Amino acid sequence: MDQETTSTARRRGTGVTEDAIEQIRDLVASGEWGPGTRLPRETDLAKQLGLSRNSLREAVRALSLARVLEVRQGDGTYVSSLEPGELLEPTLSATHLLRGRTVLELFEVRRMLEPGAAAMAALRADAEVIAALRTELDRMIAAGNRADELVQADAAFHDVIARAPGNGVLRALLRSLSTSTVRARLWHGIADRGALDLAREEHARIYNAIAVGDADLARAATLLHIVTNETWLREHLGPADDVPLDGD
Amino acid sequence: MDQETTSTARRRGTGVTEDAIEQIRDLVASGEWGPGTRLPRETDLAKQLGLSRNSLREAVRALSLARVLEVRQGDGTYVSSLEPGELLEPTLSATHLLRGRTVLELFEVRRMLEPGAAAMAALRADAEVIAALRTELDRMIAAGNRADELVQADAAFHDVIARAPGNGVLRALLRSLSTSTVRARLWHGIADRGALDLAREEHARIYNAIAVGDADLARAATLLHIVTNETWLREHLGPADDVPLDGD
DNA sequence: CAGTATTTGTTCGTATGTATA
DNA sequence: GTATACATACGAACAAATACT
Repeated sequence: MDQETTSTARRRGTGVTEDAIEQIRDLVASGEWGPGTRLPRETDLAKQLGLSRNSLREAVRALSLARVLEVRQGDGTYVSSLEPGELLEPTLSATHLLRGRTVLELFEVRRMLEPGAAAMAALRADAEVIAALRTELDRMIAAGNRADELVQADAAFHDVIARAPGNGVLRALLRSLSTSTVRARLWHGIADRGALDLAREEHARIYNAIAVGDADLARAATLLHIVTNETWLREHLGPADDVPLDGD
Repeated sequence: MDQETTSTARRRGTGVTEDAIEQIRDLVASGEWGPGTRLPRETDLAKQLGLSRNSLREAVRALSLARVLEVRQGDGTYVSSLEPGELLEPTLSATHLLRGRTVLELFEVRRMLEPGAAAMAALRADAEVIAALRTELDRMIAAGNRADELVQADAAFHDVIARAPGNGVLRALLRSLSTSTVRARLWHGIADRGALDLAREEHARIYNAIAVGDADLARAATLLHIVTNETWLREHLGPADDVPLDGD
């Protein structure tokens, strides 16, 4: 018995494992396997898809890293929740690997999104949102110059804004656009140049604008804040990171 | 307070394969393995990381799907280019699996990004960009009511705008935010209600605004265009897709 | 609280397909 | 055309974690 493939081009995507990945993804995309669906056990699924268990496991592992599947040892393999927060989590890992000028590209995109998110947060002026922002702002003040605490409070502060519009995709993307490594680098830079008070002031302005429900002001304050960081980062990108562009 | 993250309640990340994934990713993130680096052959790398060849293959396959590694049979395994267009390609596959209200979330985010991209395109008023837009606009007109051709021209048209700002992250994200399935659905809807001329007119307005270098107009025309589609999609989301929101 | 069945995790050995010199 | 180096694939066996009775 010759398992002749459907004469696909020798491009990307040949091989039984790659086929299995596609087939499983199609089953999920078509809705046949909805969120939480339990997959057949590896032995059966392998037989069903016509490949060995080892090869199938490669497919499952790949889809597991992509957060499409969720594998629980001793239990079984399930389709994930398929929520934006889940499916876009790998995007965060991806942006973590970007370097050089592409880090600035992250900031440029963030600059296009987060001011809008802050404006929406101000429009609702939700009491919980305001309280959460206040908490992180206080944490930021109490943190002194401890970088790790500052980074955490900063991340939490911006995440409150990111989730205020109630859009899971927006929240996940904003998360991906400000990686922890860059955030850490920024706060160390802020501390080194003694600009902690300015940084806290910028956050306070955003907080105040949202607290009083001023959307325009929230948008402006957020934009200014992001550009402050973007500018500093642009000037302090190590020359090693400054990869020369070769024409496309 | 913060939900997920931090706490290791569910032991995600145990196991030799998961460890290998993390180790390889760290080597790439640290820059030790830069773009294009050739990895040791599977046998050696497995020995080096202290796991079997099969388990290592699972790790490599997963990172290959994530576009961090690139495997070439008979040759070897290499670190990818690590460019945004490469690393953010899985994000497109991810958004392809979103359904129901989360599809509208994609549109909301796109609405925050693409008008800005169109404005930037207008600011430059690059001759090549204008010509490329014209080409796709003509294609869209010549396509009649053939949906596949319309979808392709439409995708190409918006991609010209997406890449005009010269930001790879922005381009990749805009690509991810408008999936081919939704695009196909939209054009079929447009054809069904006999709104092909309106759709072409909206594209023509965007084209004209960019061609004359009017950034404000380009921004407005793009926003209107996206909202047209967003509104239609909101009204035509199958009731089955209309998942009830439970408060979080 | 056992003990047992079920399911994924991991390894080894071996054979085959593919690109390159 | 041949040799070599490498990834691809399979099957079987045992370990570890979980579920169930």
